[in-house]
Amino acid sequence: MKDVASAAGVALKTVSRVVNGEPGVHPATAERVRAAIDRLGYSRNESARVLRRGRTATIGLVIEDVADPFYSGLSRAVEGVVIEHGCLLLSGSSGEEPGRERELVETFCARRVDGLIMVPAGDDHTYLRPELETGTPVVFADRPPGAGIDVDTVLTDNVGGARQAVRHLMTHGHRRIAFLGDDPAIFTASQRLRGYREELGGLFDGRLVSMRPPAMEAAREDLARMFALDDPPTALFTGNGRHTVTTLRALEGRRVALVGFDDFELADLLRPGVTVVAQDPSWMGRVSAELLFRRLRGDGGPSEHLELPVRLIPRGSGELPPAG
Amino acid sequence: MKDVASAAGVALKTVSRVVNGEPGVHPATAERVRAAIDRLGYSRNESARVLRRGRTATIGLVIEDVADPFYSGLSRAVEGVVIEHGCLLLSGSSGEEPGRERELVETFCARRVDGLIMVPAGDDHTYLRPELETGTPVVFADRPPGAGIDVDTVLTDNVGGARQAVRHLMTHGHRRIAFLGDDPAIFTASQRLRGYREELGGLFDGRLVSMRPPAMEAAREDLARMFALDDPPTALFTGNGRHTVTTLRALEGRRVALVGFDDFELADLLRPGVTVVAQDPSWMGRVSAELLFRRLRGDGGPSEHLELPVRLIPRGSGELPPAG
DNA sequence: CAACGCCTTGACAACGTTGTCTGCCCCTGC
DNA sequence: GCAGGGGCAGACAACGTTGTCAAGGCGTTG
Repeated sequence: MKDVASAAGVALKTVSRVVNGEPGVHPATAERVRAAIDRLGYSRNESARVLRRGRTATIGLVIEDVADPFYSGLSRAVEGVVIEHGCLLLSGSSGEEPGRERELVETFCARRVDGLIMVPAGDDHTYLRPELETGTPVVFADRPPGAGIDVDTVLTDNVGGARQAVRHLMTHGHRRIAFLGDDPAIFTASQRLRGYREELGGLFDGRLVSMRPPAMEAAREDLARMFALDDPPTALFTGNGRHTVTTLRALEGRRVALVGFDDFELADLLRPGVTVVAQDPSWMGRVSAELLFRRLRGDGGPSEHLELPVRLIPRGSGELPPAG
Repeated sequence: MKDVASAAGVALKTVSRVVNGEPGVHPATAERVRAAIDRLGYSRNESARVLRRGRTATIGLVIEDVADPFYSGLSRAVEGVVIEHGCLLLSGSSGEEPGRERELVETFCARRVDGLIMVPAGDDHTYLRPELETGTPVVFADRPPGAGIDVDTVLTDNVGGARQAVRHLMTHGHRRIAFLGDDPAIFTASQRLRGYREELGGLFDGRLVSMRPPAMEAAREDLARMFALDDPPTALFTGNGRHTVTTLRALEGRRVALVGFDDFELADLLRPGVTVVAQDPSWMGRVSAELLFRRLRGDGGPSEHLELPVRLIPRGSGELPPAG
């Protein structure tokens, strides 16, 4: 900018004014400055600007894994809203590790992001306190913050969705419905288990429940164990997209009724089509981001706790009758 | 930092030294400073640091769409390498619009990213000149830069992959092989068309080629037109993951031999399984990012132009014989 | 006992912006 | 002719760091 100023024969401040489109610069002068800018290929140093003004126009996003379609859909939606507001997105994947989550958040805060959207991996977020006190808004998406932290939260109706899935299977005559979900330490997994259990009531049988990270071998073992029971399951409810896929693979073509939590591409192309309880990741992303920007615009109301509804999409697998 | 300094009763610079782990601070003093830091909840202002040191420890990534599994896989890999090097990732989706691509790149440059990895949407990258001259390394991934710009590039062997796909179908007795690909303005699409054409040689028939953005209606129309020919195709070669999926949907269960470019989750679960020519997006991401960091470490050699091999994965659909 | 050198600490400038304040010029109106 | 005001331009400080250099204290050595 200094170079531009001397090239155009004006003061630093005048260049600054032109660059920022501030009024009070003679058109001819402005033109001369612009010419100098083009000639020198000058581009404003955002870091200095940030330092001076205090706002970074950057939003931080912490998710579990960009490569997971649920989170990449969410990312895309957040990115859209962020760009609309003239900001940029810093993003990082926690890989489901609380330590990594915290590192990312702290790095983002050191870079003074204006706001933070996070899908937490851990359950202690007291480390956010100092940041919250300085007024940085934070929105939790998909999973709530740990005890003692009260901020805007956007969740899915996990309990209701699970109940709906189980009810759907029961309507189709099933009484022995297994649940294959993720580690119950993960909020969504435990909520879905709760819905499953609530809806089953007296039909609940712990032997039909498997809760661990999605992996082929685990799914195969657990299914084998369940099918070896005297009273094996006639239907399966899978707790998230990854589990649905590993379970389908482990089934190796065996026809069992199945409803999965989370929609996924190609669910309609499988035979039978896979019935799912669909969340809308982009909706969640959009809602979270808009909530964040509302806070950035100064909305100081009490923290919001939204729960987005799910939609059951019947495609065939969930309507199979119990096998004789 | 000023507050910490006065709280600990030392000079600003001493705090700076402690924060940066520089030698030459008495352990006791360092301890006092650290205590003050904890007490005040201080965290270093990265913007000021960046301004002073000139390095932002930030890498910019421009892709086409985070929500596309190919790019989200690539993103994840890039992120991994970037984090390993203690940097952060700024990312944005161009949505296949050259204008958006340019905006993103310019915004990233204004923020003084240390390096840039991009999947270009447009074909004029002369606007990168000033940035390249200041020494910012740029790596193009998946598609090469436009004329006049010579930088590190990591591509897939598109021509070879297409030839391999077509050869595979020919080996299984097909002579009428259709190609459904993307707009030939997109580099990968035109390369794959080229490979398809080269391998077919005299068997090439323009009526069996459809090149437009993936969309259900388009696919349906084009397939209907091709199948209405006196000499309809007995096999299809689809030009990327999205086209493979829309084509499969448009086929509505009709059994036609098919090989797709790009692997996708669940390709093995469909019946028949979908034979694909698989690229490895994370490999591409990792290679691109490592190339970038090699440059950042000062490697000033001539620009590299890598072409990653593909792998044909037979799963059934590509081995179907021509329908009687 | 003086000279030297190491260890620790601090003062100060600089990074590239922007906000504030001041000053100049010219025009208008009395 | 002069006071007042609006339009334009510039000087200067400040944002929060870090690099450079200098200074003070203390132990070691000749």
